[in-house]
Amino acid sequence: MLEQQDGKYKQEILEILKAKAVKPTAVRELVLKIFLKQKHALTSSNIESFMPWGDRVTLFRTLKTFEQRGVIHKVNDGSSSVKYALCSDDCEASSHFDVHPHFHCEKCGKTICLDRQEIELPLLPDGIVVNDYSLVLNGLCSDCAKKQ
Amino acid sequence: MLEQQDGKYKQEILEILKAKAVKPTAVRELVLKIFLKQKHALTSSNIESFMPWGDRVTLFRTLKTFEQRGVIHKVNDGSSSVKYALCSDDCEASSHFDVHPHFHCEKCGKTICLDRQEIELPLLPDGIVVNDYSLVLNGLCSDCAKKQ
DNA sequence: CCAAACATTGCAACCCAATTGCAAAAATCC
DNA sequence: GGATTTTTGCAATTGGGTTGCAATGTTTGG
Repeated sequence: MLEQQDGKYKQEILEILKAKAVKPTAVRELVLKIFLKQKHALTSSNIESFMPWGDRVTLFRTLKTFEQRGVIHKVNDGSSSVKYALCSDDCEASSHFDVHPHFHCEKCGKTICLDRQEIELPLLPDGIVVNDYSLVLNGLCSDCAKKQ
Repeated sequence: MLEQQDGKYKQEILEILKAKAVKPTAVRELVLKIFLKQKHALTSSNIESFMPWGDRVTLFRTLKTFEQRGVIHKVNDGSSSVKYALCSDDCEASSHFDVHPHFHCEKCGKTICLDRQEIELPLLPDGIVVNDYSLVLNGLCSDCAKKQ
């Protein structure tokens, strides 16, 4: 029955994996389902705690595969533990830069992806070439701000 | 003789420690000297490799003390290992936010602090409160760009 | 100047996230 | 069906960071 109520993800999962040329296996579908359900960025142990079965090592290898193929990307929100978030469709496997800003809630620790948009880059010393950037905003998410 | 040629740092080191109310000890002077010499952000193992003597644990405690007193600040450049950089003078112990942007060289891994400046923040969903931000630019430093 | 109190240091041991080697199990390919 | 490749799970290892504790160094008060 769990299989049934989660069925709505099944098709989306298979589409994503197919689009990113990742063979669908049980573990991969499980991990991807967790990402689709939880909407925000997750640490590896976050993901592990959502997994009813499966090995930690397999999870790490799955994350690595997903990252290489552009299914997910690393998010560094300053919280000393790397998180992962689903890539948007325009995220290509070959050269996918993590070019959208992230928001990190200081209270609940949640990290969410913000829409990609142009930002004005700071002035730089001569000779430096910038390829991409990572911008993390820190503060309170709407839920935590309400409770203040 | 090593003591002699490094003597020029000695006074600066003592001034910084005094200004930040950190008692000068041999290890602290050593670690601070390393920061002054290497100008860019360093990981704990970077620092360790520059230390001719001294214990790993003591180094960690020194970094913690330095961070609490506003001598150094954490830098998260996306390279999955936390780095530390010297604070500028206006960095106060009590509430020092890491509000200047950093540049991270993708080739040599070096991370440098950029001047603080106002940036335009991206549009945000309703209800979110932003306290500070962290901006890391990725690319090639002037040395690595030259060699391309 | 000495002793009690406190701060700093070094060592051993430990914790945890992440990785590696390797063999079992699955899927794929003639 | 049998060989090959891919994926998975387990055991063991690495490496960064931390903790407990005893030894040293420093400060302070008499």
